[in-house]
Amino acid sequence: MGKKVTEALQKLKHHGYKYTDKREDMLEFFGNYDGYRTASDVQEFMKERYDGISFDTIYRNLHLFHDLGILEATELNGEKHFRMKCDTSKHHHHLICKECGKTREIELCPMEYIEKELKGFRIDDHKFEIYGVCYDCQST
Amino acid sequence: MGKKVTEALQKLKHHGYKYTDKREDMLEFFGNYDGYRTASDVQEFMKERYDGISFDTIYRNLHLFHDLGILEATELNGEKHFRMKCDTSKHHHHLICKECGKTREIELCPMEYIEKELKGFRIDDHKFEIYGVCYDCQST
DNA sequence: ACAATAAACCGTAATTATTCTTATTTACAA
DNA sequence: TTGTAAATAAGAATAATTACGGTTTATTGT
Repeated sequence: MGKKVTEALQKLKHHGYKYTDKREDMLEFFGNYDGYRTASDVQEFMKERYDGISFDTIYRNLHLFHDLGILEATELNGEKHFRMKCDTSKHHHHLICKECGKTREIELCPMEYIEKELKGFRIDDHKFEIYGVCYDCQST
Repeated sequence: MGKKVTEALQKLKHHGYKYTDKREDMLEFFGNYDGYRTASDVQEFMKERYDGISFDTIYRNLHLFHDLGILEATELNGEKHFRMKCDTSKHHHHLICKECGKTREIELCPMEYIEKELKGFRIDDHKFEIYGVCYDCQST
């Protein structure tokens, strides 16, 4: 079991949530992929090993993991996408491949350069994402 | 009738699309608001003057306007948002108020500063948006 | 180990935003 | 003014997501 998965399970326990096989498998699914996946990607993966798994289980756990800061989320093509949260110590943004959902980190954060333009506006959130096709997906 | 609306109607005609009252009113709706609106905002506005207007009409025209470059679009809270296209001569991004959808332009485009990080990645699109609450909406 | 209990889960129905379909109406050109 | 393609209405269909009532399961205290 990967380090991130172990940490995530500890975080669950620490917040009083229960350990279940389904949660472990969902976390493994994300832990083994450096990119964004949709709810239906998760569902496809999960229904191979749990016949008849409910939508509710997928979505409930995705939200739970997101609320606990285990996953990060973005919205793309009208669908929510999730991935394991990157190293939280440095704020960053992503290049996102539209084929495979894999990401590459961008160090630069444009927010640092535009404070002066934001007068009077209360900032709650910001998004800087670049969409395209990664090297691997270009050759297929 | 605003200048942008007139231009948009000319663009429609130029591409062989027909002039209709509904299209004019939809364009007026966007022309009078410097911010993003959803399909249901449009629908609410339109059904006051056209009882029984169809969803299809709203969505079909939104897509048409977008395809012709009359409107620009973004996605927010699982819902598509549209606004009159800003002056196309200078590339820019937006501060978006989550209460009223109004926007303020940001001149800086972070893409200029990160070419070196993009090696091997084919860029199709990018998004730089800041979400929050504008000055007017903070005081209500 | 065993029972109590709160959380997790299933099956399915409901919602929400959006798209599609078919028949009818309308704008506009000949 | 009439023919025709485009636009529309009405409502069904779809896709992603959320909600709900009943059942099962993980965990905690005995």
